[in-house]
Amino acid sequence: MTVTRFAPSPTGYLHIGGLRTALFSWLTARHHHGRFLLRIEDTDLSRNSQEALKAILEAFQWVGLDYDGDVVYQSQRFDLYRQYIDKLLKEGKAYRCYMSREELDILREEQMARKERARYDGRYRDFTGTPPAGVEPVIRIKAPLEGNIIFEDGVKGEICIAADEVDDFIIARSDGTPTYNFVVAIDDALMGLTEVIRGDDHLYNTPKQIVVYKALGFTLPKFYHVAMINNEQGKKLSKRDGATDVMAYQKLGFLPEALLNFLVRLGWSHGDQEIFSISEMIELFDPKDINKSASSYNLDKLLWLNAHYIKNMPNDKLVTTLADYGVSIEGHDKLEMLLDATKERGKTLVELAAQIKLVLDAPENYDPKAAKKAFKGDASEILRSFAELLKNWEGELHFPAEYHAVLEKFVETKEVGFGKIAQPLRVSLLGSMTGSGVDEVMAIIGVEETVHRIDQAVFFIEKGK
RNA sequence: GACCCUUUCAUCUAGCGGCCAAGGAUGCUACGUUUUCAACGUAGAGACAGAGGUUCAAAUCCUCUAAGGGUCGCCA
Repeated sequence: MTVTRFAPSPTGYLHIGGLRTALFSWLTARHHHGRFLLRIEDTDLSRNSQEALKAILEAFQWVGLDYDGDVVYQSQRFDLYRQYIDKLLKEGKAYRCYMSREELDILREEQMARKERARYDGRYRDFTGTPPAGVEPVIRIKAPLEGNIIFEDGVKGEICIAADEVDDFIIARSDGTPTYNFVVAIDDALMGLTEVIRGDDHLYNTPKQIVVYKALGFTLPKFYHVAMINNEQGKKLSKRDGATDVMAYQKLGFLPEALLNFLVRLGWSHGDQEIFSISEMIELFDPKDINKSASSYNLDKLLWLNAHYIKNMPNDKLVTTLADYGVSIEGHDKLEMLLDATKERGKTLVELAAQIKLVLDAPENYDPKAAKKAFKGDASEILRSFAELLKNWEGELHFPAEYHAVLEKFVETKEVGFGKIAQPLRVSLLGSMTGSGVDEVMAIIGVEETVHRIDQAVFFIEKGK
């Protein structure tokens, strides 16, 4: 059975790059009807944060990623790790190192000065003498001294690293707590992971973890190292590039399905297909199709996807979602019309909410440019007589086409061009030159409100004369 | 600096030696549609990092160069 996991350390919010690797892992598990596990990497007791954990879980819930079983906390498994440390110590596969931090710093500086890769020199590897007093030892694992550590990466192909590049790294701190590379290998093995999908910043951890697997006799999972997501300029994604926190996307008015669709196409593809529903992703995703190279974040494409998902969202679902963005239109008698008239005008839910308010609420002021252009000449007379005409139809008009017919009749009898009434009317209704069609707006707000807005505009024009 | 990884339009990508004078998508530019904007439709501009091989044939294989990135913690 396929088992994958997401293993964040609770040090902050869920990053968009983290969400992508989580998504890749989740899709792999769901594709094979396997298990997707969540494990919290909190071995560094001083850096844990409950807040961060909550944020991660909240983000998972928002985008709809579910996990199987209980969340595993490494901080609750120290006894288990201790047993493996003792085992390695007993078998001579690990040893106590009495080198102080200061000595280690000096060693590293020397190596860097010699332009070498900094690493532990193994001085306590075969130490049998009397340990120096006053030093709490760390425990180091014995890494192979020669040969290569080779593994097949599902994304990058064969990775070969010389054994002497991997030092006898620390598996337990001097306070006895175990370290990352040690516990990751143990947990991945014990939790039955078959595929480990993670960012390629972990590529160099893999040989270290392989040392642990070998020492403990565990079987290796398949590793996939996914390249990073860069910003639009191709540089490392940072907070300055805008939203990196997954939950920020909710506030900005993005739909989770759009965000997921965007992320799945960053570093993965299936022919020319751009739009993937969740079930299509599950059906089509295969980690072997993940790209080797880094990709860049592209807001325009995310916006396009978001607009696509907004346009295609059923109206009843849209109503509920919109409630979180300050628009409560549940039960509105022209709901369908309202949404159909505005849906295509917002790339985000925030924009859509604004569009809806524009239709629903009479303009509080008029865009100066629009007013200047549309409220000139005999605009007020035209508007006034159109309002008069419209009043005759009170209670009889329901659909945009019916309002349109009245407009047509008006221009016909007045012998004026369509724009002569349409433009001033638009500005009267919306306060702006752009926006939903006037026929639709009138149909949504009805004759009474239309007349009211026209009166308001006429008052505004007269006042300005 | 050492080690490892990467390199197709501005961006996401297709491409697995002949189907490629390189396809799709976003963005951009026109045009159409529309009372306006948007949406939509049609068209257009736009790339194999460079140099050498291998081969009848290379975006695809090999080598080098260049540029980007990652890693070098008693962090994860």
